[in-house]
Amino acid sequence: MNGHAVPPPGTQTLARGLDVLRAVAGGATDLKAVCLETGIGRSTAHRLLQLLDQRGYLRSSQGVDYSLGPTLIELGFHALYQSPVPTVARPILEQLVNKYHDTVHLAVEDGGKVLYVDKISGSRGAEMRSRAGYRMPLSRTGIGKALLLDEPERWAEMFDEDHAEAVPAPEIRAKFLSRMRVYAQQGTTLDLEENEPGIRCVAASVRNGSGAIVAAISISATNPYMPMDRMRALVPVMHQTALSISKKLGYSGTLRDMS
Amino acid sequence: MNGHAVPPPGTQTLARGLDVLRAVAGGATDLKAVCLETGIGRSTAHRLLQLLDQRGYLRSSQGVDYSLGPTLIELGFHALYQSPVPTVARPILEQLVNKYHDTVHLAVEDGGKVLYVDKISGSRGAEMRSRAGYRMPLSRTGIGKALLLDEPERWAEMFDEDHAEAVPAPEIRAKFLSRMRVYAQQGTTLDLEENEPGIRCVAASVRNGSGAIVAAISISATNPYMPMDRMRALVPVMHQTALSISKKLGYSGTLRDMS
DNA sequence: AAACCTCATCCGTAATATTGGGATAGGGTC
DNA sequence: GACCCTATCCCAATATTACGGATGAGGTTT
Repeated sequence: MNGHAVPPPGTQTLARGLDVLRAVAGGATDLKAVCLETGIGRSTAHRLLQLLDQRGYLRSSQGVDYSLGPTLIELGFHALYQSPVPTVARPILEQLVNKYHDTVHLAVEDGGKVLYVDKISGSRGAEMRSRAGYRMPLSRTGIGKALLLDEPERWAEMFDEDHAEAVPAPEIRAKFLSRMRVYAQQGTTLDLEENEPGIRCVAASVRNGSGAIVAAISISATNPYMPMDRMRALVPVMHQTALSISKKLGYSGTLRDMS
Repeated sequence: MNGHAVPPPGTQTLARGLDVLRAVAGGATDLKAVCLETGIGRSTAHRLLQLLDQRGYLRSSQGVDYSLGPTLIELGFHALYQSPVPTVARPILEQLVNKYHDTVHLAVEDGGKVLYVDKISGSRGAEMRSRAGYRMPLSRTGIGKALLLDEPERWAEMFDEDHAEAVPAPEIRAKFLSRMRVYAQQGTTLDLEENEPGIRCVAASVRNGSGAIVAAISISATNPYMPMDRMRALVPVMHQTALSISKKLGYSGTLRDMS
């Protein structure tokens, strides 16, 4: 049930401690649940919980009802700020929201998934369920596809990974790949309700000083607010917005360092 | 150099792993620095770094130049959302900023410190250095004092702790304590440039369904924007704002469960 | 251009820290 | 009041970790 690649030898205790953290994040609130989820013995799990609690990685009321702790909040924001991307993108994305009134996201890739890093809700339409810190499939979201534009060799792999549950018809897969080629040329992508029925978005890639894709931005709305012609109109807007963020990150043109 | 209370037995490896995380958060970017900071051996530290990197708690470019990783971002936001406070407070705080144009903070207490949980920058004055995820002394900030209002027995202790470097005159300490008594009665506190010269703020306590203080809010600005009469005018405003957040958390009146 | 230095990475064994079952204690429920 | 479930503590067997040294790569100085 626990799909960790290869627990490197010599760190079993740390690995188990991190498993405990994951278990609590996944909703385990007491010792028994943590044991079941992780497969660790009562006694051992209890000891790990104790330390994590003491250090603030977990919070508990006298040993029961565990939840993620304030230290994770501290380190999480610290991690966020160690990258310049969220900071430089923020004001630019706020302008975008003010002008177009739809919800805007900033995301990076992590471990084969989209990781939302910032979200600014638009002033109209339904509130989206997404939040900073959430993960989504790469190949099923506009913002995820924008993160993949430089790596054609991963397109098929990611598509298959994200459609493992219900394998689609081969022509769907072919259409995805051919669309990706078009998206790659224009530097922007579309999401036509692939991930969430009724939700459409336009996304674009953000690059750093060496030309590598380090993030992506998207603007999303429910389909009444996102007819095709509006999406087409937003393509150059998102492209320009992403470019201005990229430039603040030192992106100078079209160089793409592959060394 | 490492001031951890008592590393509980049976979890040395996990404790060291967390120390490594702290070291990286503190600016250690390579193996040597981590070793120096934590006192762990080269080989051992390397192994821990490897696992933390693999699990996304750290990010590295082929083993050098470590920084905090995306998993911490994920878990950090997760920790944030496990409490209802930031979510219910957000829209109310946004209204506050729109009306008064100064910077607003939301904070909780953690480990004897203020932990900022949200920040909305005002539209005027200098940008404040604070950020969500940062820590500050309890006794030297308005928002920290608001977190302490229910616990008179900790006032002196916290004051002494936060002034250990340069011990102030006894009358300063006495004045602090007498002001705290006044603040406790009105449910709001002031910060008269005690922590940051030139920065003043008005803060108020947020309570949950059982009447316990679970958070605090503050509005801050540089002193030209915060003359005494404006501060006085903001006291009832902050009190009401905090109360409306408290009510959304189930706070029903004045009960204060001390069981 | 070659030698030198520093750093990350890997390995093997000695020794240590960890494991997990069982016993204890504290709450809550029937 | 008895019972059941849970968290907590303890201890000996054991598997795990720690650490010094060897290897290799990268960069700098002579």
